[in-house]
Amino acid sequence: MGHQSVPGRLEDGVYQRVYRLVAKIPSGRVATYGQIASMVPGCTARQVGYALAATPDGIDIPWHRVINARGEVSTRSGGGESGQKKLLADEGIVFLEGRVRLQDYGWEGPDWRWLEKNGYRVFPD
DNA sequence: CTTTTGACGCGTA
DNA sequence: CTACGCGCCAAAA
Repeated sequence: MGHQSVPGRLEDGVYQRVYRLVAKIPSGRVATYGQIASMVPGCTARQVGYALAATPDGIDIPWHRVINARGEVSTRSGGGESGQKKLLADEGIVFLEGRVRLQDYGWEGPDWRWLEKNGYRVFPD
């Protein structure tokens, strides 16, 4: 049964890990690229952005709930940032001066038990 | 195998 | 506030 995590040879790859984690961000909350990266082994903030940029059309993940560390929507998001802001505002997220207050809307992340069970990093070393 | 391509983060000036 | 540099690295071609 090789279901243990194998560094360097993950069955799904880093991008798939990112997608699964992003899929758990609840409506009305946001996560930052760096935050997601801190939970995915071998991943950096940039990789998260690249992963989302490479998201195949048709897969249903809340990509719009991932923003940068300053609480702003990235300018190169597909289709324009206004669309992403609209999606977030539709979930009740308030923008002040074009920013989201992470202290109010930042996601705390999944339960550590879920992280451990699915091979993510529980602590950011 | 090599090269290109990027939704970032953070320190510094 | 702006501007710049550099670290970081998987995936696709």
